[in-house]
Amino acid sequence: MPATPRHTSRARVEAKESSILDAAEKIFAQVGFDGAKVSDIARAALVAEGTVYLYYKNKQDLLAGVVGRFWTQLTLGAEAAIEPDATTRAQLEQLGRYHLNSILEQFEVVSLTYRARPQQEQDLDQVREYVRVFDRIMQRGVDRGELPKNTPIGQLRDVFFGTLEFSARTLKLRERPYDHSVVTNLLAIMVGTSEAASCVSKCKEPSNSDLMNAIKSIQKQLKASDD
Amino acid sequence: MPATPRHTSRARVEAKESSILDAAEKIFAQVGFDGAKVSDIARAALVAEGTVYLYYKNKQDLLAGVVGRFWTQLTLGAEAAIEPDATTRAQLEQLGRYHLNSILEQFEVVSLTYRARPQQEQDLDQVREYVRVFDRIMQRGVDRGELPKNTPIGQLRDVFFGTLEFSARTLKLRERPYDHSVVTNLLAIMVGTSEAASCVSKCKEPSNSDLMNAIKSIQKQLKASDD
DNA sequence: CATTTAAACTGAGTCAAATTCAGTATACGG
DNA sequence: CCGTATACTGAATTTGACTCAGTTTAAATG
Repeated sequence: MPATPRHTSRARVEAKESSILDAAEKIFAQVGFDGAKVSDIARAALVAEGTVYLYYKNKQDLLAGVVGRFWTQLTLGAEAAIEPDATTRAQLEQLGRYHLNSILEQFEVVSLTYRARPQQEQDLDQVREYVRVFDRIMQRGVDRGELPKNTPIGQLRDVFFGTLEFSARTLKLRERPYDHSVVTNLLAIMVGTSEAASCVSKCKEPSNSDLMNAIKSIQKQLKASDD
Repeated sequence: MPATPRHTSRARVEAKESSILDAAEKIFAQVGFDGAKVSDIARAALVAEGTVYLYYKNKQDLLAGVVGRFWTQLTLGAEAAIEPDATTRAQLEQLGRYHLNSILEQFEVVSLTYRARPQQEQDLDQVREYVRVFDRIMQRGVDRGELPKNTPIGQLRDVFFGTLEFSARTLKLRERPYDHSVVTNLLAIMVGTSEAASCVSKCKEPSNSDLMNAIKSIQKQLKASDD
């Protein structure tokens, strides 16, 4: 979006762009999208109002920039938060903890995401990229044999992120801090407790993982659907 | 919000108010909140622009009116969709079907909900009222002995509505219609499949319901939390 | 260095749309 | 019918996003 600089240090231009994003994020988070005046954002970024429009087509586009950066950084953080060699269940717990923590801490920015969406389409790109972290964990679980071959990853993704997001809202509403039991319970129902799963395995055929049985029982209910 | 009419037929005033709401809902759904002009809404409602402001303080307040009415009607519909004498599981399935169907059909209005929220606080009242339908089903399940005494209703509520809302977004994104397997799977993981539950009951102590065991195993994971 | 010139920046001006309000129409009580 | 409170109107005001003609900056050139 910034006109490609040829005669100027790219670094300086990028610094300015990110200072505009910083200012925008701060003010959007403070007073919301409608409450924020572009002139205030410009002032906070130590830049003239017109300059903002050199970097972003309009206010919506600026919002998309803020939101996009947030999800991109969330993706990086998530990848860092996950131990590559842990079990699938452990990785899901790590992602769950990281996700719930992050969206609680940056609740306002997450809320802004809903203001960015309806616009065009590709606003969601960074969000899609983020949820792929979940997909990769699950896919690797399948590949490793920790999950059944036909695990409904797409549906479980909606359970995972949907539950965490609504739980975050509930916690915010009640002004409660991060509560790890939310993640624990979510995993328990998504993937079974180790006790429940091992009980199932005593009743039916054996399997090489706690997760396997829990997921298989869900799949009996499955009809069509899903990637 | 409409100045209480004393000398005028309340019915006529209410008719006008709801015709403004109808017009607003239609236009908001069509072009979004930002795209909608109050003047267009007024024209569609066969009313002068200033009249809109006699009924609603501002455009945001008008949006809150549209969104509030939607959730109120959703609550009525949900109560009608649930057979009072069905089992808890059947009632949850009825509510899930109704909810997913409704938010798919009126996706645009549901999205508007997120535009109304950040404002003040009491915008959420009708939404809170709606989720109580779920709470009542669960509570009755507990009272009837179909669910354990300490069922974490609040957390399961977030699982239920969070999953359904995210599933609806996924379906919309892929331009797919209502898919009942979403509801079935959700219930399977929230409350266990009947096979899985009965298997568990064979392994451990007997109980008077399919749900009982599934929920109990979740609760082993529970720490503090919840209403 | 002085000069050229393209990029980067500025902020006063434009304009669309939300909100207000002085004035008009309507309907009810007496 | 009149008086008056209520409902309504739409032109005028205000607000704030966005534009653009002009200014500043700094890389490139001789």
